[in-house]
Amino acid sequence: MSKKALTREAILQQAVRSASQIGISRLTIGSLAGQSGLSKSGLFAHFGSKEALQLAVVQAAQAQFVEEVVKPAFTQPRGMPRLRALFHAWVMRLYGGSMPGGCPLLAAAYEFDDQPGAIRDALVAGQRWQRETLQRLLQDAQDAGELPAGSDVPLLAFMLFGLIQSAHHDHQLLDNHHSAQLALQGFEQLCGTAQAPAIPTTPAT
Amino acid sequence: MSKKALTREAILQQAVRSASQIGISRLTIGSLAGQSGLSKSGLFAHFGSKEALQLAVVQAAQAQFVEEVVKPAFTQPRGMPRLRALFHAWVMRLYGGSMPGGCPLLAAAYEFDDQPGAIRDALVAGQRWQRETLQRLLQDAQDAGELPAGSDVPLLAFMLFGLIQSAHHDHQLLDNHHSAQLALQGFEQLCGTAQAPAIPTTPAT
DNA sequence: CTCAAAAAAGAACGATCGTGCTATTTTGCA
DNA sequence: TGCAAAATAGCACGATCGTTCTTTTTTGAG
Repeated sequence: MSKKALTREAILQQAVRSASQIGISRLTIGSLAGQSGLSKSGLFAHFGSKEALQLAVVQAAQAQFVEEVVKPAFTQPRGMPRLRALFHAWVMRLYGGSMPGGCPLLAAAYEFDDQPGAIRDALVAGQRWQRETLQRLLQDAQDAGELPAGSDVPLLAFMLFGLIQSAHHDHQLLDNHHSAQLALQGFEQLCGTAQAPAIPTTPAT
Repeated sequence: MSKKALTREAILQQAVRSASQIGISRLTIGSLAGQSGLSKSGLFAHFGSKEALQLAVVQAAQAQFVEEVVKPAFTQPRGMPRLRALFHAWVMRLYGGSMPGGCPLLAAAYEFDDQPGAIRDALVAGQRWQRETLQRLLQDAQDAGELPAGSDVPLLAFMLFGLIQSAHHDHQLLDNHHSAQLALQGFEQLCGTAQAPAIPTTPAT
């Protein structure tokens, strides 16, 4: 890889970490240059504008999501194993050290939902692809007869994504250490073996 | 009410609308002054600092949530009617014209989750209170035997809040016009009359 | 109506940011 | 090793923002 590409990768890796903490729209070229050991104009030359830099950060974060969540899931057998692997990796990514300030893509969805432009377009495309991937794995599980009878796949994908967001919210804002467990419990209630809705874990009186 | 308080209320009402679109951290005193028909320094004198202004915006948005969502629900009978009224108003608020850019409190949760200070503290307190309110209404419904047997109230509150966030995300970013319907469907599946998990709406083959 | 107090306006400051231009250093091939 | 090209640094400009200080306008009680 050329020197330029290597430097660009290093910049973006640091930028994604910073975006996780302060948000993509609050990235500044100056502080990013300092963290990367470059001068302002040296870093600027890699992207040409701040918006291009922000767009590159979005794409880098999306690529990282695919590497850390989607690809590992596809090493599992089709059906519930693959679906469960995707959901587990998706939830657990919120607790690893790689994103100290939370998922920059979820945050960016709130930052840019009212700001038309290339960044919003990239976010929309990425979120649509995420949802379609989730629905595809759900459909595979349903075709294999591994989901509760009569499950509504789009609704289920909608609810599972809600669990992700709730886990993120409770972890990042409320410091709730049980949020991952709640999300995984919710997944099992919606998709798992508990066909009947929530059998009490303690014997009835 | 004194002139000062009246002007302050008008400023905050406009500020909440702006925060809905651009976020609380991107509010600027200058543009807010223009929208309120005041000068920069005239507006500034009402708050004393930008952080105090942002804190006042958070409190105004929280008060608005109580007025529009919580209080109307408490006019309904305890149990499922009250719970359903709360959830419906909560979802539908995302689609009314009062918050053109989405819920500023949900967005603020992402903006300030890594920024310690009075604003984050106020957001945390407000979200904890929201969750406790939701859990209290769920508990009432469970005590009345109106929830599916063995329902886990904290988990249910966690999942219902996820439905709110998913609806917000799909509406604001993906322009999904069915997102409210999905959230309400999800509510009925989790809390509603469908005790068995999702009876198919179309007759089985 | 008067006039002191409250409210708002106006102007200016230092700081920060994105960006453009030029000089300097570093790279990698001949 | 020499040298053109690529990569980076240095510097400055204009714009924007929060904040302070002073002046002007507006309010409302006596």
